[in-house]
Amino acid sequence: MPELPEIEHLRSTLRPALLGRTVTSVKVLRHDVIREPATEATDDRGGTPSGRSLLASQRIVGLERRGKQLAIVGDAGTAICIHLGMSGRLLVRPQPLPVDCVPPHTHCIWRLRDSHRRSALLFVDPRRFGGIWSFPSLASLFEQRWRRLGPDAASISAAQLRSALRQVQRPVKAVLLDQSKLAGLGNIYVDESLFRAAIHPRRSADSLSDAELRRLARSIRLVLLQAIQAGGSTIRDYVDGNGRAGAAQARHCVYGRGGLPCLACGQALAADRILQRTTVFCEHCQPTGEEMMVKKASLSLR
DNA sequence: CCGGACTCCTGTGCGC
DNA sequence: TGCGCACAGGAGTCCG
Repeated sequence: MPELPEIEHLRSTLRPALLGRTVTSVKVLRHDVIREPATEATDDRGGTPSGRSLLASQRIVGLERRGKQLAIVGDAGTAICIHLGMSGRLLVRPQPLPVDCVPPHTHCIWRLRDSHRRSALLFVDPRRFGGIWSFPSLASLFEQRWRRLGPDAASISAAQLRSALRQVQRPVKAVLLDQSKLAGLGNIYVDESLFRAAIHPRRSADSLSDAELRRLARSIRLVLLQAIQAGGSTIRDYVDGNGRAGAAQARHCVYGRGGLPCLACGQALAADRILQRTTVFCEHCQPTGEEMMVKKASLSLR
């Protein structure tokens, strides 16, 4: 479940492995992971999706991130956007590739070289919630895709948060998960941020005071920064570009700890479902404030 | 307009 | 030991 910290850490581990390398060929093993906008061109042999729109024969000159999405930029301008979804990985492997270095569910392989080394970049995604989008330029990626994303969570300000939550009568957790409002948070870091800010996940988004907005913005930035520094959270799938797991999961205060004692007050943590997502919080440390809550629809009996 | 439910998909871990 | 099922959930889509 890579969220912003995992992607940011991945970016930093991929940078030395990719920047300056030239893509000698691209092999798409599973075509449907290449998403819109469709790759219109085909290669010389016809039929298979074009290598060029997937960076073939380009030198890699940039690695960008917005929210949970990564972009690899080539020197001909092409920008491919990669979203890892739930279970996606990007791995750098030696080339030629020993058979046991190609994991199951490898969908795309970029072969790379520089003056003295060959390597390969693999996109692996068992659940296929992820995907790859190609754009002729970084500018068109911004205009067509990243424009739909809210401000990046790693640098969110209280003012940006205020405008994202303004006039929204939904649980604050639901809004924080909405990538068009705020880009980068997933289930783990939303729960961690709300716990740190001592805000109940079901509070109506528009009910947060200025003090709470400042606290929440600061908590989000801090939780993400600490997770980036710890190399991201490895719950099940995530590994960085070198195949290494992260360590941030050891710092989680609430995620995955439903029923266990709150690290602050000792009371058993509550587990609930918001937007079909398991939500863990402390009823004591994250008080409700009754009239500010979004009620569960199922509670409207009588 | 809004929010909830459903969909895609596979690996894991549990209960029986 | 093995089977079946619940669960994990990012994000798009559909429906009330």
